[in-house]
Amino acid sequence: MSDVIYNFRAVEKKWTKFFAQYSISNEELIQNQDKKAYILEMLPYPSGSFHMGHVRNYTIGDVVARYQKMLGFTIIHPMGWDSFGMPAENAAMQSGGHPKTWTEANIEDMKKQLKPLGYMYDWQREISTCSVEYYTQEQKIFLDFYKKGLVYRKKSYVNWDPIEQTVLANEQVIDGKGWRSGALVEKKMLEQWSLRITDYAEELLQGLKELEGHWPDNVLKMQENWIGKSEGAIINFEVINSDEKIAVFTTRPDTLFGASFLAISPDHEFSQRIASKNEEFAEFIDECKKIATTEESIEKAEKKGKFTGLYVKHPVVEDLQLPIYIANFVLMDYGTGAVFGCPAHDERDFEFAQKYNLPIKRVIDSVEDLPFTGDGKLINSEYLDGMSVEQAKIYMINRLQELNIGTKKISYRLRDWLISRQRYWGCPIPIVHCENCGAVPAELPVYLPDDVSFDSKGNPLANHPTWKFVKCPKCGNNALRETDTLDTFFESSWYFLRYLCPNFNEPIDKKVAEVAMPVDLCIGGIEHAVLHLLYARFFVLALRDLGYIDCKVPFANLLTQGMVCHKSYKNTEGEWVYPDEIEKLPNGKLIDKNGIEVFECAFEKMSKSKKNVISHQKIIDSHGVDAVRLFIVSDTPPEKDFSWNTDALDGSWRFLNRVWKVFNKVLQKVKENKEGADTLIKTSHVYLKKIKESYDDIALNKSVAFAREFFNEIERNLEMESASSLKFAFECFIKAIYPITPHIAHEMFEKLTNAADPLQNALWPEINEDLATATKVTIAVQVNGRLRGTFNIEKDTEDSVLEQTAKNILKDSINLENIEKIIVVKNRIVNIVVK
RNA sequence: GCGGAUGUGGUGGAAUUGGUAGACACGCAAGAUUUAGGUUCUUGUGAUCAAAAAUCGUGGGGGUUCGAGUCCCCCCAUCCGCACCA
Repeated sequence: MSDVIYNFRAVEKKWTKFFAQYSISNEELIQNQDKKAYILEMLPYPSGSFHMGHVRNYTIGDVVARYQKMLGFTIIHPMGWDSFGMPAENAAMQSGGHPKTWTEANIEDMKKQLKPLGYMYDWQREISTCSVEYYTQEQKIFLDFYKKGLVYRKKSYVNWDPIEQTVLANEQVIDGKGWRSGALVEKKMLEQWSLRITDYAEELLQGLKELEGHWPDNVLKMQENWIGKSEGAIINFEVINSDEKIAVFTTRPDTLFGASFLAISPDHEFSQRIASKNEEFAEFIDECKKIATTEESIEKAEKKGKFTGLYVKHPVVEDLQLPIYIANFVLMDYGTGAVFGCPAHDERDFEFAQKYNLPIKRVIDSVEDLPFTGDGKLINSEYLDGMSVEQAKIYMINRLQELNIGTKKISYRLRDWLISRQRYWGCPIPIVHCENCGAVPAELPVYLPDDVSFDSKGNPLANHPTWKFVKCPKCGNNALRETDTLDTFFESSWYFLRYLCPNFNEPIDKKVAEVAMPVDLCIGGIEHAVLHLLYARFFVLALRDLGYIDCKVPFANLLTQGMVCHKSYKNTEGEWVYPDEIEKLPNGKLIDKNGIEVFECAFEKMSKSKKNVISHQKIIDSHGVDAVRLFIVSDTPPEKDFSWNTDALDGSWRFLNRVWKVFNKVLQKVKENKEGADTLIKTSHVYLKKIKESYDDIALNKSVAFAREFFNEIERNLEMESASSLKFAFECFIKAIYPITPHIAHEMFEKLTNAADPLQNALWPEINEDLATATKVTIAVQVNGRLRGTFNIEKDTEDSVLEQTAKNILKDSINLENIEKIIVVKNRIVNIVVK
């Protein structure tokens, strides 16, 4: 019986080779366009280290792709590399190599690590965003955006990452720090390239509604908040003794009668002008800026203002003048950079008014203390008196418009996407700056030069001795190339379209995109909720308006998989310790390999820095790929955080061995053509249905649980069943687990059916609905809602019979005369209510 | 501060959407075969109780209902996102 031992090494090696050959041509795709499924996992950055988070992400994707294939879909399932970016440049600076060689070596390395996992990727579609083929096509898109007016250059305060030595987009600043470097971001006045994502603010917001139920709610909410729409009005305040006006944005025009001051941003034009003439104000403004950048928690920052000595006229109250303050809490890049203060009904204005002794006038009635921000009847507001807040807003806006001093206005929190980076390892922005012609589109392609030096500070492209000196494509005069490169999120905003035509001579092949888009399921981490996922939505809309594609959504469905977590450990010397280097002493104490005592720390995301990682390579060697794949989708739903548990991994390994053992017994019985019962036929249909429903919901932990139940049933009936029934049931079981454990499934399928066609081309077994529904049901018998017993009976038995059966069961324990009421729910319960 | 999510055995998690709470696993305990492989196989395992019976039990407290993990109200805790957004 030596064949009973499952040799996962040999079996997995055999089938992995086969899986690597999977490919679907665009011709096939177009032929089968009615039944396509585009399954996409967010493409990885080739850092060189493939980790458990990748394994989980790609395993979930692979299971879905293989399952969908069984449903008869033509599957687009590509993989590629998000290969531009800072780490390559940092590595080059540290070790003296070249970002290109570093990146390419990493891709090779990661591919080597990826292949043994048996994923069904279409490697014919592989892309690498740092390749000439990719980024030169991207330059065409950039210039189309430019010609359409979607790209512009403007001087403004931008986020500067002092470690990466480049600017960042707002989305890339998390808690005031650079998203990758973690460095405190500084504000700098620089001239930078931006994309007009704000032109699409409303459509991006509206688009969220269509994604409801298809994208996780928290992602939709995060994007909604990020776009941050608010409706209000612009009101113009006349400056006394001047013909100037200051425009103010407010969402509370109803509180205008309660206004007692005007506050403007230190960066406001008006402030700047005052500062340029007055040293004292210049100092104050400088001080404000320091607070804005150095103070981590803005909550702690004190509200500060400086009276300009100037006043504005209250727009609707005769003879009322409001002082103008320069105030540190007013942001320049939201609204107009100026606000009117109504201290009675705004917490911040209240604090400010108290500090500077400004009038506080209640205009909304309420028993509550000031500041009061809720709803109520307007008071002290002339014609608004008696109205609700909502009514007063509408009335006031109309009034302002009639008087020609204000207009209705919708503001968004979303800012334009700053896309230029002062780095080498990115796509060159194809623009030439000419003294005569200004910014001119460069002749394409613009290649990234290889011969750069990382020795000196700053952007290696700008430091290159010759690269930037060119002739103007328009007038032929000497001109300078743009030396900034594109934000790498630019690449990841359209890669899913390039997979569809990796070698096409234009960026996007419309006829393929028409068939393949949108992506049916995108799987990735939640960390991209407002980065990649917002940019990709924007790109698709912009590309649609440029005529590249017809769809308006990049990803029809989104699954954000949870993190892979493990307990982290520190020794008494404060060093992190790898979990597999820890030994447990008989007294329960933990020690590391040097005998130093170790303590358990938090349960957190696996990360190299905390050493709480498990090497996927090691566990694949010891347990096999299928066991790892099975384990990683068992127990925990894909969207939840996953806690690593090596014991449970052993359980998956044991299960596969058990499967192999039972399989060999089944094989034997099939060979013997044994007679017997055929109860497993029905069992198979029951479980196929349950397992299928779980796959449909991507509740893979449930698919596994039901598949195990199914297997337990087969094992239990092994001796009594007929050969034909056993064969049928086991074939169903193989198909049911195939998406998760494809190697062992293929091996068993081949041996059981002698099929020439591999399992990969098999379809999900047809489910006989009659057989899939139970014919017997268990009825619960309750007294006053408490369980008192159960009985089995034919499905759909009449209520009266159920009632009588329940009474018979209870006749000794309750007095039937005391029955007040009997509730019968068909196929479920009988509840007898007694006094 | 605002917004969102989550809370079920020792652990990961199920629960037909208001109808037998704890499926399926992990762990643990007892036993069997013996294994020379990280075994395998029985049985048990929410708590209280020697046990049956019974009672309690889905973060806490109320409520609706014949019946609540599920619906409603009020708290608490944890996590995440945004954060001077006018």
